[in-house]
Amino acid sequence: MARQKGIIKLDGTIGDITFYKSKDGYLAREKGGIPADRIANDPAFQRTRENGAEFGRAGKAGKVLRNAIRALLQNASDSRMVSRLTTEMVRVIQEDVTNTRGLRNVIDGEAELLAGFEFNISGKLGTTLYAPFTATVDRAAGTLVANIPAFVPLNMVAAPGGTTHFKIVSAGAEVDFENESFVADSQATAILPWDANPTAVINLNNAVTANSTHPLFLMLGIEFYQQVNGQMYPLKNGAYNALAIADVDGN
DNA sequence: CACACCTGTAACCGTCCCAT
DNA sequence: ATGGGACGGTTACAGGTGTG
Repeated sequence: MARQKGIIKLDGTIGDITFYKSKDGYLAREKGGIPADRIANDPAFQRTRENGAEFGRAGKAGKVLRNAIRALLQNASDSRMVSRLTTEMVRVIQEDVTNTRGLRNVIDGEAELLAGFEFNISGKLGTTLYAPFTATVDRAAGTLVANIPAFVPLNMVAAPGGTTHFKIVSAGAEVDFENESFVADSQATAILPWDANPTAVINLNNAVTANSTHPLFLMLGIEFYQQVNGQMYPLKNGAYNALAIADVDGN
């Protein structure tokens, strides 16, 4: 086994050489591995294939959910969001007690675990919008409502420097994970001044299909603006805009 | 032999780099 | 400049291999 004597410490693989750190220091060796067709066919890899199947299902589920709110995500997500969401989807799937290993899915899992998920790690709703809100999901009526009583923006919104205005946004999504389709609706307030004057009561009503049999998701977010010479500009390209899953009705 | 640590598999997307 | 390709990050698992 090769031993690295130089000052350059590496971790990972370059070409066919793998570098890693062990308790004996930094080592390097030839890349190893398992032939792909063995993982695909060898009975010994049954567990591994089951993991793969569920992991893949989690990735797809995340994609459908993201697609449902793509427009909002454009203004409020970070580069690691996809992998964080995949992690959570795996957790959801692992809560499925109906199906056997490898066949577990989101629908029979605990989609409620996704409640509280933050789409933008550098602008979390939980540490931005302190005004209390209530989320109401009416499955029969097919409505997902975010209600925020009147509040003073300066006190209840921790806005990034440069903010002059903000907007509260919401989305309701009815997601069919099985068929990878969705019905979504989004609502937003007008652009409001970030000042000491109380807002009006905010009631964002998102409509999807009445009596749906699919999981329902309510997203709530905030977008920041800077007013320059009467024009509204998204603040720092939306780097600090927040968007989170406010409520989930898994069915 | 025990231990440590690697790899490939699943789906997806942002972020690089490189070549045209 | 633009497009394509590679890679990292997300989970859990089993097998392979060098070290001590």
